[in-house]
Amino acid sequence: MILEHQNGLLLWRKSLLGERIWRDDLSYKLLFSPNGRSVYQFTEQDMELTAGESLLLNPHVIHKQLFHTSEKWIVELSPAFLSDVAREVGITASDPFFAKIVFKHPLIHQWVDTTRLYLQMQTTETEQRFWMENSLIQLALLLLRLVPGAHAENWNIEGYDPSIFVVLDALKQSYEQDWTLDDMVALTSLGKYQFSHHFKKETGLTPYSWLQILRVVKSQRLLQQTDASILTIALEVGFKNAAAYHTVFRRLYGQTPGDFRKRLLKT
DNA sequence: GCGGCGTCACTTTGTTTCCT
DNA sequence: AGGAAACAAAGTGACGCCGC
Repeated sequence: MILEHQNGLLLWRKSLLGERIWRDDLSYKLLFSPNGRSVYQFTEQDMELTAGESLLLNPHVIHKQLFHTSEKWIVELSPAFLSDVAREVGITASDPFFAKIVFKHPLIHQWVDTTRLYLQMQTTETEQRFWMENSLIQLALLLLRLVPGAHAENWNIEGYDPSIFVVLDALKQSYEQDWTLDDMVALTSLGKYQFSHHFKKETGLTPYSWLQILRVVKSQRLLQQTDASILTIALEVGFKNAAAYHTVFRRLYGQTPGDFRKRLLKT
């Protein structure tokens, strides 16, 4: 099923075919795998989505779907639309720019479930158009607020299981401190291995990579608003040195902190 | 030459998988 | 559920490149 709208496009498909062609879309693109497994190929590496996981691509990220095992969802949001929503509600003044990470969030899953149920109902074209219009605005807000690695000051962590929330909240409060897995486990009533698994199951990310993403996101404001050196910023947000910072930044955003700063100065 | 930035090879630590 | 081992990712220090 494909629904088109001036603000975006929704594709919901159950066929199991992969694709041969490389895509270079103009839009932001949410890839979601409700219950199966999907594998996407990028120029640098492949990425896999398992049940309940999402991946949000910025415009012009070259990719190809290798295969998926069951239902797949693709929602495209036009850059002008997403930027307008972000500006109107004051989430970000510049164009949204998302980290390339596979993540999970219960509210995104809920959005898909609700949309699926609605689309299965007998409705008129006009009703569907209204639904799409509102639904895309809802999704845009969810993405801007909830996707890890999206926006420094407004990254919401509500909605997760309480045992995970307590750790996420502590990390958010003191991301610049030295954290070990044991420190995080101490905040919960779970065992070390149990915590590790539970965290990944809930968020789609490992505890340490979540912390690294948080640090990189926090560093973006410093890159934008100060002229501090890359090393100073790396140390300030909790990295032990610039090399570690460079590596993580590049993995998440496909560019170095220096490139990121130059891009912001241009706009 | 100096300072800042980015990369590389090696070491350490975290994560996942397998097993009991 | 929890431990051991294998594997993956992050941290470290050294070094090259570039602009001043």
